[in-house]
Amino acid sequence: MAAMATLALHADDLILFAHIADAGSLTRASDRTGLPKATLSRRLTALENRCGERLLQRSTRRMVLTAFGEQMLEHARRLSEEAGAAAAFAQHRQRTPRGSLRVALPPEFAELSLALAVTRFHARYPDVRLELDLSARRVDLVAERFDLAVRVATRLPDDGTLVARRITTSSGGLYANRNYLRRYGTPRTPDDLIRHVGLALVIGAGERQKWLLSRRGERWEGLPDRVLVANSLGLLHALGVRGLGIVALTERFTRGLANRGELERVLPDWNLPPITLWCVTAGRRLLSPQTHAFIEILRATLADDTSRR
Amino acid sequence: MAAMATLALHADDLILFAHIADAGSLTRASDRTGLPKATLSRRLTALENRCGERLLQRSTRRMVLTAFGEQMLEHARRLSEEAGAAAAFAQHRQRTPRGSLRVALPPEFAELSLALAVTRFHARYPDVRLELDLSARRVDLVAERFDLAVRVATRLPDDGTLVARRITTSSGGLYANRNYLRRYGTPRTPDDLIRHVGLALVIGAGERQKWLLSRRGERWEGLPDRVLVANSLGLLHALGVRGLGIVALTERFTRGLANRGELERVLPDWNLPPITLWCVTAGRRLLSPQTHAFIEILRATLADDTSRR
DNA sequence: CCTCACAATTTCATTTCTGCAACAATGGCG
DNA sequence: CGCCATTGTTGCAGAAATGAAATTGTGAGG
Repeated sequence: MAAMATLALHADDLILFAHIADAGSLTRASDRTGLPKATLSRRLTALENRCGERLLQRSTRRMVLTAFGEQMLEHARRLSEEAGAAAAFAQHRQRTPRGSLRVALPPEFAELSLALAVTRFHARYPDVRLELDLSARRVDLVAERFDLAVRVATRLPDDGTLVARRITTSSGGLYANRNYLRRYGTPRTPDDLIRHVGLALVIGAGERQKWLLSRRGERWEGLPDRVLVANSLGLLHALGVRGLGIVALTERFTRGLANRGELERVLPDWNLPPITLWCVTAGRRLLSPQTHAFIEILRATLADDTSRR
Repeated sequence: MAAMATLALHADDLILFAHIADAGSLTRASDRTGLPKATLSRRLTALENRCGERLLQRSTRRMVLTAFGEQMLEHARRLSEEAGAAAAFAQHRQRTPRGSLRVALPPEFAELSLALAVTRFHARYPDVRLELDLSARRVDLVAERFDLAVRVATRLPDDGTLVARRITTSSGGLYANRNYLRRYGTPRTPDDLIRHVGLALVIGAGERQKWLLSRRGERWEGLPDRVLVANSLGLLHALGVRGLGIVALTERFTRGLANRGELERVLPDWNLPPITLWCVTAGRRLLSPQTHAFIEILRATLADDTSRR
């Protein structure tokens, strides 16, 4: 019970030994593995020293397995095989997205072009099991093992270890149904907005955020007297189309979604602060291939929308 | 078919990963493995870099397996298990001789104390399959995978890479049955030997070797006129006991083997050159435990004989 | 909300390992 | 029997890994 000093053999050296034994000589093994024969020689003798016994009885011409080496070779081969399987697995995974992809989406934006991106992703990689989680709460990427979270914000959400990539930025504007405008009048200045009905997006138990309008350095901040808040842009858009009031939308939204002339830009000179779509991941590099693919499709899809549609 | 660059993951790192994942934190893994956590951290990130994807999503407080890591852990665990088995095998083997032991013995001496040594070895290590090869030819240790060869010679047989260990040295003398001496006379000087019958050991197609007698600096060289040669000391001994002539034996032989007064020393002042028993192995260190044990028993047995019997 | 304790990472000097090239050694060939 | 092609080993300079301590970062509790 004295020496429980586990005798840690280096698995790599065992695998090397398997290669050498299979090759039949250090030189051939050197050619196959790409390692210089000096290294092979030294690693092999080191392994033998750790084992306390020779594995290969070798001279410059011959290379004969010891009885011990023969038995050890069984282990070494299994080890080598398993290591190869692991490497192949890693390699294959890197090449072809597979498995599952957990994405957290903001429900208030899910109906946006995200739907198109998801559709494209699924068409392109049908083997990947998509798990889309539309939850209002700010999910914990690590704890809940999300690969990716899509966030929408004006500024970059600096969450410490989390890394955000900008997908696309879209400036916002105010829109209203033209029937609504005809009935209640079209605002000419921001101050005119006060008398109108505002359809505002509020996420969570948010405080009522003001609209921040800007025009070539000019700024205006305020909100209509009557406000209808909801936590779904899709709903607000629908309400705007139905003529309930003036709604703040991004340009992308008005184009990407069905906007068959129902909405008209209000105060076209004045813009809302641009809204950016972010992809948030835990760590910048070493993402799963699925994640990479998803981000790429997201980016392509939205860039597509911006330029051509 | 372009990049067949096998992506050689380091098996040791994978095993380390398994340890870390099982431990649940780098610090605990550090305690278990004895490696500093700095090393664990670096090796893990290196492995992840090679894989191209994270295995463990870790912060200072939590450590969560990635989906990829979970799958990789399967491989890593198998690898770790196999490596452990290999290490255990090597360790166990070093502790307890097992398996087989191939020994080449000189047939002309096999009936000597070697028989006793072999008996003791087998009693002590019954699990070891002994393969005793009594062949007159000088065997190729490496090619025929002998663990050990016992050689008997006056001088050290320097065979290049082979290593010889001296087991014991025994001076030789001339012996004869007392009835023989009574009938044919007891030699008083070496020259008296000429008229006698010599029983001489000749190995192979050897030339007739002379007896080389020495006494305090004096030397005498010659052979009886009538000589009976054989390649077995046992046979010569038996013939000597039966009174066929004067036989050259080692002191050990006359004591170790049953010598119940049948033989008497002839010319007790004159000695034959000492004969040494050698153990020849391929390489000095890293012998199998069986080999070590056999050499040790051989040495103990023969030393035993010399001192106490 | 701020602070603290613990965990992972990084820093830097040291040790170890690598890789090229020269060396030595072995066994087949003429 | 001696030469020589081929193979395993070793020397040395440079590169990489290692280990102890400082640093950074995280999450729970006051």
